[in-house]
Amino acid sequence: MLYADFMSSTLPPFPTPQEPVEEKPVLLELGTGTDESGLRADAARNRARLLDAAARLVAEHGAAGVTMEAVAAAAQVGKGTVFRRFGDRTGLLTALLDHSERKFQASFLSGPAPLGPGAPPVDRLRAFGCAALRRAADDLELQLAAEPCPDRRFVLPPRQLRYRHVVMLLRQAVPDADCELLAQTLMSYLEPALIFHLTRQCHMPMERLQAGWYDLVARVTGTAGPC
Amino acid sequence: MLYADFMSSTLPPFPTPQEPVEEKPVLLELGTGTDESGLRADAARNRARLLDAAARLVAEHGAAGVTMEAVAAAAQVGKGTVFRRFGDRTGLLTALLDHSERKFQASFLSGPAPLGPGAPPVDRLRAFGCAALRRAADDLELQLAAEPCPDRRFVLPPRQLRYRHVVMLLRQAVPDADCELLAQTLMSYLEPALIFHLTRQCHMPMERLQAGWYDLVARVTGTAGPC
DNA sequence: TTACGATCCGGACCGAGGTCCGTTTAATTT
DNA sequence: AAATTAAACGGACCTCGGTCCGGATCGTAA
Repeated sequence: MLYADFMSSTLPPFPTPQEPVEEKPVLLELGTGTDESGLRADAARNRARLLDAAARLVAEHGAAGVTMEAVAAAAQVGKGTVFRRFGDRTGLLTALLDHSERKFQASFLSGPAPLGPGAPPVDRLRAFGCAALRRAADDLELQLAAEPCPDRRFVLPPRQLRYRHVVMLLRQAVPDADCELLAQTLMSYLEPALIFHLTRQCHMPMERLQAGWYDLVARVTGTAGPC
Repeated sequence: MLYADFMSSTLPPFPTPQEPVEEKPVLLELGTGTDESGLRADAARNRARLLDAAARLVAEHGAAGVTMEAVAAAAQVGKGTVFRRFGDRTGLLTALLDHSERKFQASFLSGPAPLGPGAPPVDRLRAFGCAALRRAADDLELQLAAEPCPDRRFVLPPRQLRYRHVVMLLRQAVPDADCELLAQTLMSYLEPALIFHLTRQCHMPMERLQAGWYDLVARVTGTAGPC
C-alpha cells in the first residue's frame, strides 16, 4: 500500500484551511533529496532561513520563545510565509525535529542489528525502546512543545512509521496476539509527555526507565518470567 | 502524606499568574460537602451559573463552542470571573467532568466488587479498565478538550488518584515488579486520546478494546498464558 | 527579451485565551 | 447600624496563533 493511500484511507477529511505546501513527507524516502525539492528558489531560501531562525530562538529562549512572529521577524520574512510553509506552530517545531527523527527511522529500518534487521524480534524491540527513550530524552522540551492536538497525535507519519515497525516485530514475536493494541501500549511507554513526567517530575533515572522497558517487553511478549 | 505535601513536593514551582481560588480538590473527599464550600455567596452563585452555561454550550455547539467569553456571556458574568473561578479553559472543562469522575472514583474506591474492594487484585484491575474505558467512551469529546498541556497531564488529582489505585492493585498482584512503571503503562492504554484514535479513527469496536485490556492485564501480571 | 501564469510574499486583520487593576460587594467586627 | 476588610467582579487590554488577499516574484515558454 502506498503511503498516500494508507493515510487517506485512515484519516477522515481534515479541512486544512490554508493548505501548507509541503511537510507531508517526514516519511523516510532515501535518495529523493532534501525537503526543498520542488520548491521555488525563494521559497527554499526562506524555508532554510526560517528553520535556522527557529533553531536559534530555541537555543536562546527555549521552545516557549518560538513565537511564530518572532521566527518570522528573526528570519526577516513575513508571518504569512511561516504558516504557508509549515502549516502551524506544531509543523514548524516538527520540522525542527525532522532531521534527528529521520536518523532514528533509518537506524531501525536499515541500520545495524539489533536495532536494524537481522536480530530476533524481541531483541529488536528491546533495542527500539532504548533508542526511542534516548531520542525522547534529548530535546525533551522540543518534543513536548511539538506535541499535536489529541486528534492528530496518532496519525502523523513519524508515529505511524514507528507504529507499523513495532506491529511488525510483535507479529513475529507473538503471532496470536492483538498486535495492533499491544503496539499502541508499547508506544505509549515511549511518549515524550510520560518520559518528561517520570524523569523531570518524579526524578527517575533513565536506567530505571530502560529496565522498565525491558521488563515490559518481556511481559508483553511472554518472554522470560518464572515459567 | 497529605495531598498538598504530595503535590508541592512533586511539582516544580508553577508560576500561576492569577491564582484560581478553588478547583484544587477533585480528589474524592466524602462528607466535606460540595465544591461551593468556603465560597462567598455571590461566588457560589456565579460558579453554578457558569457551569450551567458551559454545559448548555457543550450540548448546543460541542466542546469547541465553549469559548471563555461565550460562557461568561451566557452566564451573564464578566470574563475575569470565569478565569478567577476555574483558572483556565482546561479547569472549566475539567469541572464539567468532575461529577462523573467522582462517581467513578467512588465506585473503585468503595463500590461493590469486583471494581471496589473485596475481589482479587487482578479481577479489580480488569474491572477498573472496563469502567475506565466506558467512562472515556462517554463524552470523549469533552475529555479530549479538557486534556491539559503535557507537563500537567500526569499531576492532576484525578489522574494521581487512579494511578495510586492501580499501583496498589499491582503491588498485590506482582509484588516484585516495578509497579510504578507498570501502572503508567496500564493507564496509558486508557488515555482518552488513544481511545479516540482507536474507536473513531481506526473504527475498532469497544469490545476489542476491552478484550485488549484483559489481555494486557494478563500479560503484565503474568496471569494465564500457555504456562 | 518579453510576456504570462503559478507560486509565493507580507502584513493587516481576527478570534480566543489569559492578565490587570480599579471598583463593588459580601461577611465580620465594633 | 456603621465601619472595615478580604474577596469577588468586570471588562479593557495584551499576546499569540491563524487567516486573507492584493501585490510582488519566480520559472517558463514564445
